[in-house]
Amino acid sequence: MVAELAAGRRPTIIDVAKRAGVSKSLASRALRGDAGVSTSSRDLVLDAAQELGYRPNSAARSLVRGVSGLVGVVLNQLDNQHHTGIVQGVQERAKELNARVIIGNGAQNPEELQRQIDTMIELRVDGLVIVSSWVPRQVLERAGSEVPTVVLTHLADPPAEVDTIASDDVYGAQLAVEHLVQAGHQRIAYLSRSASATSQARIDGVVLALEAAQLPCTIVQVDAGDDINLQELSASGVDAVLCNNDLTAAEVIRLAHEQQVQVPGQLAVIGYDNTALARLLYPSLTSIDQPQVNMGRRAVDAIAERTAGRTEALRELYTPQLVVRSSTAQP
Amino acid sequence: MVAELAAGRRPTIIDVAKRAGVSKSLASRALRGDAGVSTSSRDLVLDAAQELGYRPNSAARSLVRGVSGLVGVVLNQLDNQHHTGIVQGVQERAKELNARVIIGNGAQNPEELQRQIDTMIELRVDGLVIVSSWVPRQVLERAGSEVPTVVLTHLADPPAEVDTIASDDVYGAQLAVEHLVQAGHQRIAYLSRSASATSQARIDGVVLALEAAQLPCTIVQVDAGDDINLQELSASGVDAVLCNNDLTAAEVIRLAHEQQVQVPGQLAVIGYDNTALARLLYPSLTSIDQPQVNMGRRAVDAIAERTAGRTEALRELYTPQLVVRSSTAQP
DNA sequence: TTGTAGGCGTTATCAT
DNA sequence: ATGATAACGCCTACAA
Repeated sequence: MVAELAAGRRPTIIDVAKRAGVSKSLASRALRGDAGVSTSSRDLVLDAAQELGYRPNSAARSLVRGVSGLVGVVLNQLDNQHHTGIVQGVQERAKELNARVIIGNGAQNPEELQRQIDTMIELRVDGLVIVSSWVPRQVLERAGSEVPTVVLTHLADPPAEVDTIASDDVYGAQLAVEHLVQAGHQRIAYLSRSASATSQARIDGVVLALEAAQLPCTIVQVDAGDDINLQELSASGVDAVLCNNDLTAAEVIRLAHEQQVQVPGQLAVIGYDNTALARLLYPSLTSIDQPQVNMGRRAVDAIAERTAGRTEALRELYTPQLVVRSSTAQP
Repeated sequence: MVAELAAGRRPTIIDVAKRAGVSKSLASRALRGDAGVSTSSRDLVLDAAQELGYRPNSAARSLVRGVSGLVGVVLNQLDNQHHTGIVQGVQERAKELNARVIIGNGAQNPEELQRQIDTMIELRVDGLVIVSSWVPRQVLERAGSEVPTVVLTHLADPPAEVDTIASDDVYGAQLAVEHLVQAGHQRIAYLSRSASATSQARIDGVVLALEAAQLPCTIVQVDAGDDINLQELSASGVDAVLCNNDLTAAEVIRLAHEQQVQVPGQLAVIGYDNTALARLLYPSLTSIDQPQVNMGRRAVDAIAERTAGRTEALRELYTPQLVVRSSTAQP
């Protein structure tokens, strides 16, 4: 049993050095595994640290080294599997590069998003990953000018200060629509619960694909609080619907069940993001897959490149893929 | 357009002071809105800061003040709505108390969980919220002795060093089983995909309730990689199943659809956590609700109390509630 | 191999 | 109202 320190006071490297009977610089070297430390004093220091329950103070370390070893991720929805898939990739790659990841949750609130970004920058993260298309351009510009910043969503007009890694939302929507057209659907709707740049890009894709097929186009926007009106949709003859994400598609499928609308028989449904939810639903959900984990990994690399000196903005676009499941009829 | 600083170098309070033509102490006061600063010099400083794009360095601040203003949340699953609901509560209350929240994701990996906890402590968070029952006792003891720590899951034997806020898992499971019994079910199973202390507590509740009802008890444990075998369950006469969470219940409902098992007619299903998923499924899912947001809020209060001097461990237990939906027959 | 000393950016104490 | 100055805990030349 080791004597406890005064409440609130945590042991410092000086305490460790004293207890080990060495100078604080030597303690510092030993603790970090620097070369040029005799085995004996290394053991002395390590033992002392262990006994005292020493923890390096990363504030002090960050201050003197000028880097924090931290990658910050700010996302606007914690319970969105598309976002969390990206975080997984970020964490994987960060670990390989010996960096730590901290996450800030924007809670679907633009103001909170901004607060989180501020917090990260003040924490002096070495890189910032933003998974949201709700961040004002001006905020992105400033963030990007202060720290290597990567935005992982579609941006209508990304500022030069930030890197962007996205998947081709226009093409993804086209893929989905083409799949529906090939299956013989004539009246295809796009149903969105979001008004982001991402959703807008998907609308563009839908329009393109439907024009090419010379088919009518129905765009439905439902605000957060409102209910989806499936009957109205059916009444207007819609026989297939592409949703802005899997969550919205899940809502549609539930409503279809409730209203005895056969999926895909009477109504084909396609989601977006290909999250775990797509496999969980019945009927299982056809969806557009984005390489979330890889995108997250690349984001960390982009930060590393910036740190290494790259100055041009990165504009990376991944190609999404159609994953066919039971919510659409096979052509 | 302001002259840019040398790459990599961020303006400090000294730069601001110089530009404003005042001492750094005065700049510091002005920046923090301290009283005792003349309006004129305050404006001077604030303008200078604005022009330079000054950001306080929280490492330096944290070092000298001894507090970071940070609350750390470590959770072992980012895409678990029960966990994210708690985070929401933490964020709400932290904001009211003027603290910032950073999140660490354990990624379902005990080793990573520990790394995240270490990171938070080294970052000198003022309080630590742990949403996981996978953290070794020893790690909790150490964390709790270094920083006010609150664990938000059921713990078989919580260390004296940490506060715990949980909901009564034994009672919750009892509630669920009693609901099934009242509906006339005779062969009730508990199906779990987790072997945590939380799940064990729910098993205890199931056993208690079934013994009281003098009904047989079936406990099924399915490991992460394995599939749920619904046919086997049906073959053994099970007509109702309580799942360890809503996600597992969703799997059961999908399987039931696939195998033409009527829910709730042939098989009643109850989830746990009452997440958004419960409302999304068809049939909608009866589930056990935990006051996640409130629990998250209370966690921040617990931290504040500790900081204010409380030394006894907090042991708070919330009472869960049954939310009846369509996946169980009305009694 | 080890120790000394200076400084990272900020706050706070003490003068003025 | 304002300004020196000494910490905070750590790292890193530079010396020994």
